[in-house]
Amino acid sequence: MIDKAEKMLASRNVNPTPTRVLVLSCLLKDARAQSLKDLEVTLYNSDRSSIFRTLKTFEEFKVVHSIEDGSGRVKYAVCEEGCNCDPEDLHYHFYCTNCSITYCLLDSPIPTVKLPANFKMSQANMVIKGLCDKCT
Amino acid sequence: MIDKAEKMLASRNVNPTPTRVLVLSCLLKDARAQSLKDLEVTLYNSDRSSIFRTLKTFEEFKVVHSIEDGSGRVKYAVCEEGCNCDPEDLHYHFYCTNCSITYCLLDSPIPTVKLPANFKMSQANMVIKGLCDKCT
DNA sequence: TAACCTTTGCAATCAAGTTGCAAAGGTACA
DNA sequence: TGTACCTTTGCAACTTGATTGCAAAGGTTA
Repeated sequence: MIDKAEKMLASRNVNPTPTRVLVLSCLLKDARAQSLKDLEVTLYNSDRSSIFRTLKTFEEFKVVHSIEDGSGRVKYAVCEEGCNCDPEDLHYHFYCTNCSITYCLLDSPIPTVKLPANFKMSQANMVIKGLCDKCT
Repeated sequence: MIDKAEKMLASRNVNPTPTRVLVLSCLLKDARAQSLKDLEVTLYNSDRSSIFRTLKTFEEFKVVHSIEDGSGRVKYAVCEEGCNCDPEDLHYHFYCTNCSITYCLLDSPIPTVKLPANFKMSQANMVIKGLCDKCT
């Protein structure tokens, strides 16, 4: 996982500092999107602001994408290989209102939505809420 | 507008206090979704917490729906007549990253998204981001 | 070693959301 | 008319997540 993280950072031209490798391997370990708080708890040796800035850097270099799932905490999930966070790279997310876990629904690319004249789409934040399989 | 607000509150069984009528007519006046802050500025005679609780009441009685557009402020928009905020009543929203205005795209109902086995959808928060016609 | 840039840790700050509590307003009924 | 009661409002305080300033630590280069 550490290995994979290092390779990923290299491919995105992000300086692989220990903190960054740690944060990224933590995100890679689990399929679910994680909040700053989640990471803070797991990586209790690292400082919150360091993790925060790491995530910002990751976002900037398209290592992760952020999801506002309505929980009040922004969550982060690792981007797929080749992702540029362009509209065609976007997918739906599922937020379980019971266990608060947010999943990336990678099998469901978002459709083309008819926009009013002269509206230009550049990003999207799509969250479906309900109960996941463990909570039904 | 005041008249329309009163009728709407009556139809949703919400006690039409002056504050509530004021808040609702303010929301009805403009097509765009408004945040607590927006309303606070417009209705400078009313208290923030009163507006806040009014919005919570409105949400509970399906007078308005809330949208998390990623601006960091939850926005509120008046529900269509007959809306129950069920999945079939949901629509996409458009958030302009330049002027921060959030629009309801009422012409685009959200499609059925294929969920993993045993996942149950109950709500959704769909936000498309980009530039609106005034900002392109 | 010195100069320099990047990254980190700590502490402080900001902003949105939320709540406790007492006062105000309204209604019903003796 | 007065009293009890419930709802709504206004004020102030608090909670929490996000963000920033700044100095120290680490690493690189000349």
